[in-house]
Order: sequence, then structure tokens, then C-alpha cells
Amino acid sequence: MKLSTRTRYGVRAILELAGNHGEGPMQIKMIAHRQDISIKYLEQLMAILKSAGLVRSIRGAKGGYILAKKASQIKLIDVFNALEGQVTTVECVENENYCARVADCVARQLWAEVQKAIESVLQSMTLQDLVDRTRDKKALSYQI
Amino acid sequence: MKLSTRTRYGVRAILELAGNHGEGPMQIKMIAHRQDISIKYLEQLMAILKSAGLVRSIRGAKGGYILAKKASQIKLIDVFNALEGQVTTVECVENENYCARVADCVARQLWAEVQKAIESVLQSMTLQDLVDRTRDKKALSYQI
DNA sequence: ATAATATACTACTAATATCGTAGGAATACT
DNA sequence: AGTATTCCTACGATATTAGTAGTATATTAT
Repeated sequence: MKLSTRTRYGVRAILELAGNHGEGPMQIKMIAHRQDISIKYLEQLMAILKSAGLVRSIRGAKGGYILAKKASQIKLIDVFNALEGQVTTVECVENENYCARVADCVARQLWAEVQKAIESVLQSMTLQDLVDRTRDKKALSYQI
Repeated sequence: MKLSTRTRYGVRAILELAGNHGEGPMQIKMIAHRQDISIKYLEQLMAILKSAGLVRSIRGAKGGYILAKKASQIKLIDVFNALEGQVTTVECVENENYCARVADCVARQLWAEVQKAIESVLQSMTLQDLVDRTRDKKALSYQI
């Protein structure tokens, strides 16, 4: 249950866009450089985020990517679902035949609770929340 | 971030042991049959649980497996860690050089919170808790 | 002793997913 | 026209998963 680089890179990339608001589109090359990610690989991740409706692309010279909505309207769960898929998939939640086995039932409850806990964190947080934390930290470090 | 069958099977197997307390060792064959898991595969999972100190084995005829401790003393986090490893592994938590990148920092905070949420559920629950839920449900169904 | 039962150990394999790399096509700005 | 950029598709190397297989070892029962 470790995160794939796809998800880690993707989140970092969209956070770059979120922190870049109002300054025009941001190029893959730029993001890749700042985040130390392969350009070609990041291309594919941006395509995923785009088809999920989270970012918009502008083609051609001076093009790049921008958020499709305000950073405060994009929840981390949306980003996560696009990149990594559902939080936990336990078939027995769907298929009721599994319930014949008693141990399955309580295991299912367990995984359902874990899933709920993860989703709760990701649901409650937006890109803006994370950007704000960055700002706070930066301001703090300037005071010192 | 979906669970491997290793973890799902392993949890179901150790729950069988937890629900079998005081009735002598339980054989892999029996668990595999009740839980519909390949015998040979389950062998390997039990070896993992054994080397984690969660179960004890009794070799030879009439042998099998029993819990190494009381079900109330085995937390789900222990089982999970043995089978699946750490809840989330994000290198930047260990390697402080990653912190130079601002976006990384907040992403790290995000994953740390997710990890904490998962661990909190798994820490708070023991095998006994889940067995008790089974009992409750069984009792209820008998009343109907 | 011998047979039967059960775990222990090690190696192998097929399928799948991950993490990229590569090349070129399409689009838009200057 | 030329350059910068996204878009699309295919390929490949590596790792992991989910088993299968065979044999060795330990314990009990007869």
C-alpha cells in the first residue's frame, strides 16, 4: 500500500499549477524541472489530470497548463482518484455472496473503515489549503 | 492503492485463528478451505505471520497454527505491517533534502496525514474486536 | 518401525503494473 | 517559416503479485 510515483508526481505537479495562479499557463518542462520529474513521463500524468477535468491545456508556443477550476474547488480526493483510482477496492463490498463467510464480513468492515478514514482526509482538503500552508511557511521563514 | 490479496487473505486467515481460540491448532488446509485460498499460497502467508511473531506453528500430525498472543493483544496494524509493510512510504519524510522544494513539503504533509488516519484505524482495532463483531452478528441472526 | 499428517523451505513461472523512453503529429504563437 | 508546446501511441525494462511445485522435516498414531 505504498503510493505510486504516478500519484506522488501528479499531486506535486498540480500543486505547482495551484501555486502559480494568475500567472498564465505553466509548461510541462517547467514543472518537470522544478519537481525533478521526467518530461515525457509528466506529459502522461498531465493527460490523466486533463481527462479527469482537473486541468486545462493550452497548446502551442506560450502554451502550458492551468487549473480547470479554482484551487479551492479541487479536492485532493479528486486528484487521487484520477491518478491512483479508488482508495481501496475490496470486491466483497460489491459482491454480496462473499458475506457467507463470517470472517470476510468483519474484514470487509475493517477495510471499509480504513477506506473511510483515508477518504475523509482527502475529501476535507483542497489544493488551496495546501498552497496556503506553503504561503504561511514562507512568510514565517521571512520573519526569522 | 488497492490491497493485495496477500493482505486480504492474511487478515482473513488470522481472523480464523482468532475465532478458533481454545479449540487447539487449526490447519492450513482447514483455513484455506473455509476461506477459499490456495493451500500452497496460504502456507507462505502463514510463514510471514509467523516470522512477525503473530502466530505460532505446531508441526506434525494434529499440528497447525494458533495465535502467538491473545486476540485482544494483536492489533490490526501489526498484521497489516507484517503482510503489506508500512502504510505509506514517502521517501521525503526521511530524506530532508527533498524539503527544498516547497510543493514537496505540503505534499509530504498531505501523505503524512493520510498515513496517520490509516494507522489510527488499524491501531485502534484488535483481532478480538473484530471477532466480537462476528459474535454479535451471529447472536442477532439467531434471534430473528 | 512405519505410515500418515502437517509444517518448512526453496525455487520457478505466468500475468500484470509501474515507470519510464521514444518518435512523431498537431497546434499556436512570433 | 520557424519555434515552442501539447497530443498520441507504442515500446520496453523492471518489479511485484499470485500463485504452483517439489522435497525436507517434525510429530503423532498405529
